[in-house]
Amino acid sequence: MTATTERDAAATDATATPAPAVRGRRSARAAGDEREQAILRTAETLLERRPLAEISVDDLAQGAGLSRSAFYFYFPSKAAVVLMLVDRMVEQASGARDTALAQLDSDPAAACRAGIEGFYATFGAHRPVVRAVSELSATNDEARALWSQVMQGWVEQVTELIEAERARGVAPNAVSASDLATALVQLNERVLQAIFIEESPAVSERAAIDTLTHVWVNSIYGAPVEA
Amino acid sequence: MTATTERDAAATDATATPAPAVRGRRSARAAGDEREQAILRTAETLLERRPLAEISVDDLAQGAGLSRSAFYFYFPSKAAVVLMLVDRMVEQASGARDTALAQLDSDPAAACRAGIEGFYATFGAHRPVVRAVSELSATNDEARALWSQVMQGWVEQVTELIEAERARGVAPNAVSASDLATALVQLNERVLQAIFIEESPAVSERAAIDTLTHVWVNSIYGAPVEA
DNA sequence: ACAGCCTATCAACACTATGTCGAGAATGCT
DNA sequence: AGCATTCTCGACATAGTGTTGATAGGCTGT
Repeated sequence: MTATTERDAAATDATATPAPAVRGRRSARAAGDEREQAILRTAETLLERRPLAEISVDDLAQGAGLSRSAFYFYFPSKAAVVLMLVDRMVEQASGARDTALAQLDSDPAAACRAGIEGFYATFGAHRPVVRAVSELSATNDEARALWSQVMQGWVEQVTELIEAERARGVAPNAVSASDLATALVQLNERVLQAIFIEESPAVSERAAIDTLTHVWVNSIYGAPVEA
Repeated sequence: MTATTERDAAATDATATPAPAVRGRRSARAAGDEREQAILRTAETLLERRPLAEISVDDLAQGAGLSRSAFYFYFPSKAAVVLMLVDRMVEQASGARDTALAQLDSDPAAACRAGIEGFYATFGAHRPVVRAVSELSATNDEARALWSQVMQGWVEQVTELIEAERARGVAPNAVSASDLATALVQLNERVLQAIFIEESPAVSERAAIDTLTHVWVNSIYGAPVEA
């Protein structure tokens, strides 16, 4: 009840204020904390087998050993569970991103490769969660907002990298740095997603990093295209 | 009923055989043909205002002036309506793609730009439909299969273009042509989608074509990255 | 020890949406 | 007229979501 109210409030202004909303219940130190973890674990397990749409609140509850209505004591909805999984993944990964791209001013190609490998490692380690959030984003505003925020973080890092290289005179002043950064980040997002989801036209997983690095390096350091 | 059976058969082997399935009813020359169009029109109209998830079969039926159950005489589900819209869009657009990319062997950059503009024009002209199919793909296998097929068509065209340029000696033999083509097509897909859906990190619409062309030209004609 | 307050659980309910069935109009053909 | 096809709808069955109110058990302060 309390959790629900709090959750809804957070959801309502999620688009406006990307506040660090508390996903599940709030205090409650007691043993029921374990139940919450059980639900999360169940969700992650089930997501390895089937898409989110085919997992009901009932499945989650039963998997964690409680009744459907007890589920609602811990989470206000199925979506909140996924959001919490994403939160955990993002938190764990955001550090990796900053270190990966910020360093390595020496070798340009290596810096790009490091960034791409970071991206790949981060999301590749949690494929079911990535799958779920992309599925959820189709219908859920908060999921979209959260994912946008994550991508925005990458875009900013890459924009800085490009601008730094241009300032150093190593990269030509072609298209807008932030537009280019956005495009490259979205390239990674889409290409890796296709691989993780095992879509039909997809870059071969072995060649993925090389292919992406090739595109990144050439578009960052390559000459502007004369119109 | 007949329509349903036929539809299901088409859905089952959609992944295997990309047969030109008949989406709605089959024969029925009569005046009810108009109703089918009315449903499609309603769908397109409603999709301009709100996401597919917020449109019910009832909305579609009422919009077309019939009862919910009468809807099921024309389409087996909401998804089938969207699929039919996509079919129409794809059919109308597939010609444009072939001509756009196949010609223009003279100027490399111009060829790329033409392809990208074709992509942009094709999907930009039907934003609600693109939005809907991407939303539907999250849960519907047939939508995913259909979209894959469309993208596969583009990938093949682009692969040929790259290989032709390499054969001419104008483009270096870097990463696999088909992997590169896949990455570039997915780049377009993602970047343009972000623009159409008005996502938060998105390339500015004005600069989109320039940015994409920059990336395409540099990764097709740019030197291989030394590992 | 017992009153009171949390945490936790659930059965029962209300609601929404989907898809199915069979009964029947409306239309047109012979 | 008789009959078939095309079309329409009310009524039903099902599945899922989220809410409510009753209740059980533990811990705390007095």
